[in-house]
Amino acid sequence: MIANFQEKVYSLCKRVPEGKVTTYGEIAKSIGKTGLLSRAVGNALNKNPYAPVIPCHRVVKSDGSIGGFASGSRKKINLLRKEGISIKNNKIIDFKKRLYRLK
DNA sequence: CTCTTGACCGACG
DNA sequence: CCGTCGGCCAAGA
Repeated sequence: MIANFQEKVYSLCKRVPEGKVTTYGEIAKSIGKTGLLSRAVGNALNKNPYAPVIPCHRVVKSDGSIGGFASGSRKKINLLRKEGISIKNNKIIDFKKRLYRLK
């Protein structure tokens, strides 16, 4: 059973094109709340039943850091680098330019 | 229903 | 830049 809340999160994740990233906060905003909702967003993605289907590795924290990843943050960085995103010191380079705004 | 935990965010010092 | 505090969403026990 998939909650409506999770459906929204997954839908927004799928919206993000390759080579771009989004933040938990942006997703939360698109749903209607901010900050606090982002915690629930991460929580939902953590249990992500669509792990290989949803590009959840394109979702990062608001300050451009990687944040966390169920399979390990290093794995996430590797995937992002493969898509052409440069990462340094656990932070995304040109994060603002890489940030894809949902809305 | 109550309590805890979490892949978070923003503000303050 | 880094540590700390408040916030009050969602899901599981």
